[in-house]
Amino acid sequence: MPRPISKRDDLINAALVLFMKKGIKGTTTRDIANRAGISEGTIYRHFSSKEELAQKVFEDNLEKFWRFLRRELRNTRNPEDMLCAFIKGIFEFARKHHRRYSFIFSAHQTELRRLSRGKMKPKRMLARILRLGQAQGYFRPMQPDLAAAMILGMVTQTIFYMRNGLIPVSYEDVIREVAQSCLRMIRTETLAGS
Amino acid sequence: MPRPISKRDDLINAALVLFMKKGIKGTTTRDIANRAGISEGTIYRHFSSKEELAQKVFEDNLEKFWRFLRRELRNTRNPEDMLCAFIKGIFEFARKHHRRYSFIFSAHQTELRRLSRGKMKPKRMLARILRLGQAQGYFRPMQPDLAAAMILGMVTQTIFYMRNGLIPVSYEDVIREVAQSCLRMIRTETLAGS
Amino acid sequence: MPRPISKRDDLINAALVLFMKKGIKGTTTRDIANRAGISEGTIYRHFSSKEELAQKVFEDNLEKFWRFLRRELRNTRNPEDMLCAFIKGIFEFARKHHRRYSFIFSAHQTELRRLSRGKMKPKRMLARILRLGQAQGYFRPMQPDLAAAMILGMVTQTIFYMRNGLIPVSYEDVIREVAQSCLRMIRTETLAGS
Amino acid sequence: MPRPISKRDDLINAALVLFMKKGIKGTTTRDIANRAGISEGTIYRHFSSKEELAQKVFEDNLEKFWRFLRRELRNTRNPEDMLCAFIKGIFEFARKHHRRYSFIFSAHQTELRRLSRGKMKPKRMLARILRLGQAQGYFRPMQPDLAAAMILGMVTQTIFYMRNGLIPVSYEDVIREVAQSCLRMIRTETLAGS
DNA sequence: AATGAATGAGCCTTCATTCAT
DNA sequence: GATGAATGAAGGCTCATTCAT
Repeated sequence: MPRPISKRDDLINAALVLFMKKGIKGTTTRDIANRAGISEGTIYRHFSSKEELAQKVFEDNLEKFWRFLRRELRNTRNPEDMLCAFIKGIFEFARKHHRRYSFIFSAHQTELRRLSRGKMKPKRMLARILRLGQAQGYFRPMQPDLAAAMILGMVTQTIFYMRNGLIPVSYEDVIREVAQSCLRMIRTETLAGS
Repeated sequence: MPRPISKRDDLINAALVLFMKKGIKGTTTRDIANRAGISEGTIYRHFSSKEELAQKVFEDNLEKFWRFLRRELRNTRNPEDMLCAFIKGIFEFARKHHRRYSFIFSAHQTELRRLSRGKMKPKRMLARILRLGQAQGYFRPMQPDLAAAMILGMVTQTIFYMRNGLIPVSYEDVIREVAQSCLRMIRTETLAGS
Repeated sequence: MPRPISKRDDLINAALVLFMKKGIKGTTTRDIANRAGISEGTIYRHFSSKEELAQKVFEDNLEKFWRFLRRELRNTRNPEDMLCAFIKGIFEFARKHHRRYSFIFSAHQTELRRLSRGKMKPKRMLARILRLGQAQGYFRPMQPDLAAAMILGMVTQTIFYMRNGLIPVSYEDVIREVAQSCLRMIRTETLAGS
Repeated sequence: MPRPISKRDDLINAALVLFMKKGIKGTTTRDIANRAGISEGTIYRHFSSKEELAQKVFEDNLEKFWRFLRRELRNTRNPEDMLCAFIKGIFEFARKHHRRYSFIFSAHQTELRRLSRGKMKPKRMLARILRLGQAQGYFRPMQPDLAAAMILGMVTQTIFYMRNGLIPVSYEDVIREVAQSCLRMIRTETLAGS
């Protein structure tokens, strides 16, 4: 078995690029096969349908995103650091693996909606960080899921506009500003003056 | 204007519902014609193609969204009030016209990307409010487009999760919390203690 | 409505010819469309699938066969005459509409088996004739369904071999011989010497 | 010979079962390989194509049928006994090896028509019996091929309906009745009263 | 203007066959 | 000899678009 999982990965990679470029419905199996350098029929040796392929692409990317985030958070203990690392992690992932990032945050909102239920581990991770910070007095009391949604939205929307050239600020400054804004939003009152 | 004059509006409404339910590619012209109560061929008397119809649906909704927001902001002068009205306006529009809202904020990100360039007036409106607030000393200095992106993301992501039942907070509390978090994020330092 | 059912009939006729020539599975929708002088898509305006088309072809032929047989039996009262008319009717139908006949008696045995359950009215008609003849003393006592099966088999197998040139006897003689053999087989004993 | 030496027989047996269940066209080489416990490619080491396999299946079954019939007729001399043994032989073969029987008498009529020309030895055997019986005065004069066709039809059709539960008569009675009916049909007149 | 039957390009999927291992 | 991944030619079916009525 020289390259046991290679063809499958070629397929997933080719599909990712095309799904992002033209949507899932807009991508044909022929497109995918051509880009992966295989024949159409071979797709069905690895996946039972185009739909399953799309689902696997999504899961594959989510998994990679998830592992990336966990690595970013490895050496943080302080809830504030954790939050900053989380935010920075998303920005970094989006920069290094933009297609993966983009697929996770756009495809699943329309064509794969039914497949992504309950799979957004990152959002749950964020809520956990917030709860921890609240318990330790770093963050003010607010519903953690609500706060998580807001923070996630801040980050992803900023990335979206940044990618489209609509935010005339350097990459590093954007990350710093987003992280600070975030803390400003959720820090406990008494810390505001510090 | 209870019922539109022409079939054109029937078409746009029928298309909106279906585009949201099944995506643009996933919706057939037959579906649209059936729901609009006309025949397939008639679609092409009003629009040159399905693609143009989709574009017109998007513009139509964006226009309605835009008018709705302007109405919400009519009697505000204070930048903080304007910002709160803006935020509340989006929430209200999303509640009252969820399909329109949803189409604007999700469909265009994938299937209509090329059609929505530079048409997001609301985001420009938000940036203007921020600039105004900064000039009058209400808001701390930050790049207005960046702040606008963050605020827009906070709001839209919150609405998305709320619709999916992932935020266990009452509608009114969510709006209040989002607005306050927003102010907390962008207010000048000296106001923090107030 | 100049020719309201014409296309549908063209389709059924084209399909019949091809199904007989190459089997149902062996016939492509493209073949059918070409022969019917229409485009492939048009098939699906009249039938929801190739399978449904095949079923309708079968039912259509069975219905025509059934009507043909009833007409042949119209002016018979005597059970023996009825039986002879029945046998002659099958031969005649096979000669005049051989493709229809052939489809009824061969296709349904393999590819359409599940569709023809309980639809073989002719066999039930034959059993009824036999029962009547037994009640009136013309035919000897035997299980009518068994006798019907035997007679049907005699006739259809003979037609099959005749079509293939394996029976060197004139058409009229074959019919006469089959009918007489049949009577000989089922007549009551006392009639044997006549 | 409990287990065949080679995979070839495994293949033929697997193919037979599947061809009967789903037709030749309806059976895939993968199905066959799976059921035979070999890999797809191996089929082509034994047969040059699926079509050849099907043909060999047919010939194999016909050969077994033929040998079975000859064995049944071994100890008969009297033409009437031979005929009865012949009829009984078909019923027995159909009962003991129904799939083989069924394949011979149904598959070849549609999907294998071109392959079965002139191979129906049993029918020729039957004609020979009839000629012999006529020469010895047992059977009345009739064209032997025609008589053979009728008898074969009687038997096969009866078996077909019996298998489908449409003939409410015991197996033994059916055989007896068919044999007697047959004799009644072809015996010379003078024997009718006996 | 409106209709809806017809079109035909193209889609996803299947499967007999091949061939490197 | 056997394997099973890969092939690629169809196959059944869909659907945006056209056009005679």
